[in-house]
Amino acid sequence: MAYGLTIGQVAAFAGVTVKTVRHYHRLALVEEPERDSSGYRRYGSSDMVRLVQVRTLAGAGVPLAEIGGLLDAGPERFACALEDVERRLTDRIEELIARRAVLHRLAAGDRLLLPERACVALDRLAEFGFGAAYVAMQQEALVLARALVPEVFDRFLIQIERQLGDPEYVELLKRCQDAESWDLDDPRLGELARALSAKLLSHRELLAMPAEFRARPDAATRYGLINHHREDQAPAAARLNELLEANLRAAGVDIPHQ
Amino acid sequence: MAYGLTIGQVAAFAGVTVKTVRHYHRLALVEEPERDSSGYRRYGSSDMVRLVQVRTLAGAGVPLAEIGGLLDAGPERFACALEDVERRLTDRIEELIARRAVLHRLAAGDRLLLPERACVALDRLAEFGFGAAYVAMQQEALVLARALVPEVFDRFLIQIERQLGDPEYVELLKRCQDAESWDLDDPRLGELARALSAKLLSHRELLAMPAEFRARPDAATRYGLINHHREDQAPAAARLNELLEANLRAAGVDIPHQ
DNA sequence: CGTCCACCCTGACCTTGGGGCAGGGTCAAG
DNA sequence: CTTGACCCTGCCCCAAGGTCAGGGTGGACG
Repeated sequence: MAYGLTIGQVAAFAGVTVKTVRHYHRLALVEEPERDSSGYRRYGSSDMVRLVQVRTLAGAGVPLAEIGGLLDAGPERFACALEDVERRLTDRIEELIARRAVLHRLAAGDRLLLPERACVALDRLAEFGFGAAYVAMQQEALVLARALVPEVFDRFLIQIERQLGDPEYVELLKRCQDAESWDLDDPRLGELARALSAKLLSHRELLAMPAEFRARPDAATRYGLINHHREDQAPAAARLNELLEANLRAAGVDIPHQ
Repeated sequence: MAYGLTIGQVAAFAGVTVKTVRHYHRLALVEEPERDSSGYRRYGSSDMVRLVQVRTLAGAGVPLAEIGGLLDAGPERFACALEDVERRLTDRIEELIARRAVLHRLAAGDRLLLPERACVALDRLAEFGFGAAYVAMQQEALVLARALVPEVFDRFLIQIERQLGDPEYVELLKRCQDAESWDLDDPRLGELARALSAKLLSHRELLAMPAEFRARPDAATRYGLINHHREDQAPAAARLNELLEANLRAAGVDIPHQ
């Protein structure tokens, strides 16, 4: 029986695990004590003191990499460094609080990551009799729009609300939904495209595209992503959109290519 | 030039790094898209939607391991899980705030991890003319005491304050400090031990050891650690302590062994 | 005397959310 | 033809330890 505490004892006294003590040894935060005849580490009170100091700082959130320098430095640098650590901790707390706020908004009103107003618009779509798949697609388009051009998202919503407030436009939208199942060479596609472009051209407020959108780098790519979302799953809708864009371009409207 | 966005583009649009997108692929949070003829990943709008959803949740602090299940579950489980995440986040924030408070106390009054009152006592020691090494040793002993028997630390301090308030006892302490440099067989050691024990026995309030201390598991070990701290560096002090303990035990005081 | 259990040893791999680097292929422009 | 900006895979790295494997020790019990 040798003198000194075993690693399990110092660990228990300091309130850490054995593994943690060994970890501190590897990081040279606490010096390795002498070993007894069977190779066990035997700790004295000085080691305990050091271990308690390290654990106190670590428990307060000081990164282990800094603790060594901190404890071996003078009191003035010690205080200074502590202040620094405290500042960083405050930043982190504020960041977490911001995160929690985001989460809270998500949990409260947002349906799969959209703000309240967008959800209302989507609900109105459903009330108008649009199918779940169609509504889901529009929802995804909104998610895309919000991510790709956040600064015009609000105006985007206003436009959608205007469109939903126009019964004639809603009727046309319903035909668009039906069109998804039509053949690619169905003559109704051309008719519908014509009707849509006529409506849009005579009610330009339904069509306006903000300058900010155009000012963005990759505006065309962003536009394409939002506007041609899911077209791969509905070739007729793609065709319809293509015809519509051609009509609008022919009338002088500037629509990004691709 | 193939259709679809490259990984760099989706990453930029979603506000993450390329590396992060690939990381999400490896965790199966976002499906791997088709590759083009040169093996590049080509992303469509659906991938963008998914990526944005993942990033939004990840940015809010939801662990990546949970995001997959969350997005693929129904809205009710989604909301429920979000609440759970929010709760955990709140816990974490409170923990960090507590840490910051500890840090703040450390930075404010504590000299190398001791509360204000202990620092005052140590300062008084220095004012009484004790050497820096001696004061440092007492300080470490206090750190040890606080770690090993926190619930009696306050009474420990009271006792020290009492001792410092007794000029006769302070004089004896000073001789103890001097004694560190004496020879092991110096007859003054025995005299000093006798004087100390006489003083303590006639002023029991300087000596009392709380019942809580004794009630602790490993009380003897804890006592030894605190009381024999640094004795390895001052053999004469060890000898002095040994003599003192013998005197006290002979007078019926119960002192833990080892 | 043997056996059991708790403790100790080292070393290697796992976690989170990616970052960085090596080594090599591809694309578009000058 | 070269250059620079992308892309590919695969490997190792961070903090702060946790966990597991495989083996040695110490003290208590029968």
